[in-house]
Amino acid sequence: MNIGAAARHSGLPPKTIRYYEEIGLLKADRAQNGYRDYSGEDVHRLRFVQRARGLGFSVEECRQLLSLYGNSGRESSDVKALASAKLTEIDRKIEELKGLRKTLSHLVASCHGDDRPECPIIDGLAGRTDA
Amino acid sequence: MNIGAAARHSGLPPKTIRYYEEIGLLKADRAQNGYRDYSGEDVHRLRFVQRARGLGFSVEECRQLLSLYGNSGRESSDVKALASAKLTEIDRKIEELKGLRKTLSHLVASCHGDDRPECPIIDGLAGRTDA
DNA sequence: GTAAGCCTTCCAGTTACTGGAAGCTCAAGA
DNA sequence: TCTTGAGCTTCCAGTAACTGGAAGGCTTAC
Repeated sequence: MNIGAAARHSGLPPKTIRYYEEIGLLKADRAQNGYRDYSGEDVHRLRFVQRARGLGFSVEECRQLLSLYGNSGRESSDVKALASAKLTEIDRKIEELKGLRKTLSHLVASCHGDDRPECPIIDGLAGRTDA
Repeated sequence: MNIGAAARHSGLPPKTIRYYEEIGLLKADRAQNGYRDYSGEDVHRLRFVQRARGLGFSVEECRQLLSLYGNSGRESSDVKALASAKLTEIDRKIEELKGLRKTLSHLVASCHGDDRPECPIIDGLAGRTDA
């Protein structure tokens, strides 16, 4: 299977697949004409990475997950630890965004948003507490 | 005021302040010895950017906000529009993370996490629906 | 005078791609 | 058979927003 087909089956752009190969994440065989040649198992791994990336795992984490994926002697606790850490990280990000949201929505709500130059948002960003 | 002092007053590292100058966001006067020289107003602008970045505005958005900040003839609706768009974006990110969280926590919860190789997390990433 | 601590510039690296150019290969149609 | 277009190759450069480090100048205190 050429890279275009592998891209369609995995949901990753060809550029990204080549990039993953360049950084040593996933290598493909080569056909006689020099084209990359993907097996069904290769495509499985590509989809695997595509899903893991979509769930917020970094490329380096995908590298770890891939080695666990292909390792039938793995312990599920290894994978669970990785995933749990990621979950904690996601929770932290959500809380952080909620904090931003709160501050920003206060500022937006207190701004009348008309043609007058007075603007509580600007004042808030400038650190003026009388906003 | 030298860059180190400006850094302490604004909460931005010197490296970042130099970077902002390099990209034309904030320029400083120079003392006779070639050192950057920051006025109180410069420091206000640095803090302004520091706060806006902390609220999730991109550097380019900070550039816009800065020009509105210094523009006494601005309309508060301009600023409100920028901030509202950012708020929407933050909401979208929160929802996206919640979705990730849900999927990942399902996977984590269904994984026994012991020394056996069976792992619903790996299976889930691999697209096996019997996980 | 010399050492520490600041400042300067410049170059390179980070993350995870993405875009584009130059050129080769392959399949189909006139 | 020739050509055209799609798809493939590599390589170089750029993105966002810094960050680290090297090499060297300035300042201040002892």
